[in-house]
Amino acid sequence: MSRGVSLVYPIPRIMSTEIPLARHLSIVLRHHYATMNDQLRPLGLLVAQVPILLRLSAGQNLTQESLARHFHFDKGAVARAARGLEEAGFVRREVDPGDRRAVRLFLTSAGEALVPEIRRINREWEIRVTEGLDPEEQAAFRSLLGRVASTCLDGRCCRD
Amino acid sequence: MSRGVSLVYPIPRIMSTEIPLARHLSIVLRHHYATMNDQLRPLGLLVAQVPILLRLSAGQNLTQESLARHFHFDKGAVARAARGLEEAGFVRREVDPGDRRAVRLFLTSAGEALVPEIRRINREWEIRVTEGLDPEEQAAFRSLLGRVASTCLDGRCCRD
DNA sequence: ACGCAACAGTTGCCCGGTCAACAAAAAGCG
DNA sequence: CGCTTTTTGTTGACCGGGCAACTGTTGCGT
Repeated sequence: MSRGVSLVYPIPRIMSTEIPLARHLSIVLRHHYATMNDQLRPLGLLVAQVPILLRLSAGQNLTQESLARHFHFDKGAVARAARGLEEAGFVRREVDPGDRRAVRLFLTSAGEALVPEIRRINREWEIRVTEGLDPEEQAAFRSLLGRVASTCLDGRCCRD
Repeated sequence: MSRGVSLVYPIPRIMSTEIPLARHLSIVLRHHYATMNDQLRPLGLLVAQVPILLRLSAGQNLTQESLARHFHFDKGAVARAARGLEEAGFVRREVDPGDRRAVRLFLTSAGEALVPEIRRINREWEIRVTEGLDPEEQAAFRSLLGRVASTCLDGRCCRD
């Protein structure tokens, strides 16, 4: 595979028309869960909690609802992740005084202290699984995947 | 975006460095489950059973173990999918006479009758989610994803 | 002020998939 | 042949994430 993106793509060893696209997606995603959780568990975390934790490190005092919207997560998923983070002592949850329906999240000092390590672990996984691609291919993969994901989100209204 | 694969990729609306790669994978994969199951349920099927069913349509009398190996599925997942297919009347399970540990799977006539429709539904989903990509981009995406998945499978031995 | 619709969060349940433990059968070895 | 190791399938538990139902709160229209 020469430098840059070629119009001719080699067929990877496990790639065939009989292995569905979704299966490949699942293989990668499951690898993510397993690999990440192996490293996160000793820290008292699970992978579902990582996006919330990292998002809060970039700016606190966010409602669960805004996090759900940001990551395109189901509200229930965010609630559970936030609860887990609270129970582990990494996040403080406070009812919004101006809107008693809303819960606002803040990192504790224990949570803050964890952020560099979680960032490293997170980044490390992405580097590892894309290490077989050159930089342009990596960018291409990210972009194409993002566009497919975008179509899925747009397609939600067409599912009925 | 001109025809063919360009070295410059547009940034999709939801694409940003703060949305992790894994989240995009999950968005697509969850869309797959939801969309497929919406259509499969009225037929008495679930998406987890589709690979098994379609593989059997290409050649029957396969052991569960060979199916697990082929799709890189966990044995338990295949056993459960096969069981579901049997209970729905689409598959017959028989203990291998030459190796009493092994279970061999055969499509019933009801199962055979279902295959064209399942193929259509399956193919339709892939077409839909990649419709925002031109043919070269689709090929690129498939190839890149396959290579990433391949790395994950190869990387399994490095997880310890 | 009141009633209704919309919203934020909680919780139950479901699904897809994995790891692990286990039992039974087969293979391998001395 | 007997014993040990490996193999195939089963099943429990766990995890990530979605949908749906529900509760309490807020916003909106009359």
